[in-house]
Amino acid sequence: MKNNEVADLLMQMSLLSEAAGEDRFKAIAYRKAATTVRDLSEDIENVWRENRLLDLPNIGEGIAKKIDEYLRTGNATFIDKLKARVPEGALELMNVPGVGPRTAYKLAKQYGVKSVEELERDLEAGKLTDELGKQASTRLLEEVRKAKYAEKRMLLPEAEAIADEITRYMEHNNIEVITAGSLRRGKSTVGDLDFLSTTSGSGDVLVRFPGVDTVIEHGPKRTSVRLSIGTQVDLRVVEPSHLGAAMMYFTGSKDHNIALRNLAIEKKMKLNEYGLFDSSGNRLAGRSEEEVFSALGLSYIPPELRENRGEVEAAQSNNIPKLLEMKDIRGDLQVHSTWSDGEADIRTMAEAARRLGYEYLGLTDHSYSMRVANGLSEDRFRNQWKEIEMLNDELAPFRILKGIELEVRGDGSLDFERKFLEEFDYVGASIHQGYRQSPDKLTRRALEAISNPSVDILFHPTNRLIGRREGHQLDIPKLIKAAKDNGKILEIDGQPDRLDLDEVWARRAWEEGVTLAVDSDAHSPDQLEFTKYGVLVARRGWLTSKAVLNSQSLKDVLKNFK
DNA sequence: GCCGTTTTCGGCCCGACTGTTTTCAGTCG
Repeated sequence: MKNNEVADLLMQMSLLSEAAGEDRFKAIAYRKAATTVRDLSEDIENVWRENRLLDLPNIGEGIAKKIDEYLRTGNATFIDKLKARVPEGALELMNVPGVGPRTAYKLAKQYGVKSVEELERDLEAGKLTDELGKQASTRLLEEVRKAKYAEKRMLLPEAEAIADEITRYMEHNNIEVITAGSLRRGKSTVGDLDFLSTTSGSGDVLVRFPGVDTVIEHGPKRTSVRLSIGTQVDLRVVEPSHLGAAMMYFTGSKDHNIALRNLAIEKKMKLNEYGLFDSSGNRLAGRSEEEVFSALGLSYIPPELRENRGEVEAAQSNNIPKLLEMKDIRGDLQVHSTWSDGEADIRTMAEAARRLGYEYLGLTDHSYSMRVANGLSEDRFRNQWKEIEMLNDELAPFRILKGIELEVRGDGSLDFERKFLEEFDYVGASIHQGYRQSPDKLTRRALEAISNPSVDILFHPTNRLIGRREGHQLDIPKLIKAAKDNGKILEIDGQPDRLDLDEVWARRAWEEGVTLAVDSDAHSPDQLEFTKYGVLVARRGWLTSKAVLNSQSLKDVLKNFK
């Protein structure tokens, strides 16, 4: 499946177009097309084969032709052609904060600056001072020096920890802040941290936060700082009466905001961070988000859905689903103990699960070919079951389920025979091994596992590790169809660096009638809470409690496993 | 480059902050 490849290509076109000094709306058009392809929940090659490229939003004749060339020939001559018009170095220079397309183009074209390194040298030597001005070049030099430590997106727990620290610091100074941005939307990775405050002067407090390295800008309404760990923090100060509109603006996403503002324009109104206004400038709403949505003729859109993926249309027809909540979760179906690679014994894990209010815990230690994880043989599983049965007598009505994380081996075979597998309460299959195999082979293995009568759930289907390893390039629509045809469950793994399936595919799966499981994949009692990150993915995938197996009672879950 | 319940041409979200900036372009969120 080449969705990500095509999206990357279009994104590259967007950047090149900027760096070539073209009309900026061209770059915006490429970026929008890239988003369309990235958010697509079907195989772009299918769309192309069926001549439906032009049916996709933001893809017209020009871009369709380029996608066609790439998928037909594997070449992208349009990239090379555009590259030839970009002055050498301009693309790289745009990575420096404060350097946009205009400055990059000028630096590269007029002053022959060919790289960030050269820019640093020239600035230090004072070569560009006359052209750029003294303050600008000093400031730029600072940015260049930091640009080397290119900031990376954070996983959710890290982002939450930093946001908490800042929130506590502000509170300590009697300032209440509200978290907005991608963290509020529950996005799986977070770049910047965004806060709102209704206390004037709170920017002055933020710039004194001990973790601040640089003040990027500091005005009465907006303050931006960079922490020494590289994270950018933005604070917006607003009047209490503007808070709702400001929260919407600062929560984003950008594309969602644009969609809302365009809707306002259609209705002869104007939406900005101060409120919703009619054509004569009278304010119609703004104090709360609910008020603004309502005045726009929309039902409330939860932050997790604000990605311009159809939520505005759904809110217009009152079709926003009641999203899954943490309190709907009644058990966990992927958990490990010291029997394989977990850090705590079964009793400790079970007691922790009970404290979370769960009714059941699916214990899924690894099968034996997962040697690095101390995978269990048939004999060891039988011994484990004795311990489980003893604990179940003691902890009833709480129930520990006899599960397994069954390895799908490199050749597609399973670790155990069907007869033995039938003795488990349920079987989850995983593909860890052989991830360098071709996409076709990996897809075949996954399909075999899913259609195997012994298997109930496919755990973390793509096996991605965010920031470290891209997932298997599986044909996921095929996988979803196989799950549907065989009545199997697909998992959303809650480990913060997995979150697999992701929201786009989880949504597609449920639309196709496939039930999902939202698990923690915990290897310690604390990690049972990772389920909350899985719930965020589920919410971002438009899932209701009905879509999720482990929001059902123990009895119903067991019925599902037959 | 895309798009159209006023448009096939002329728009494309809207506003804060910075700078050698006295009316605005560039950048960013």
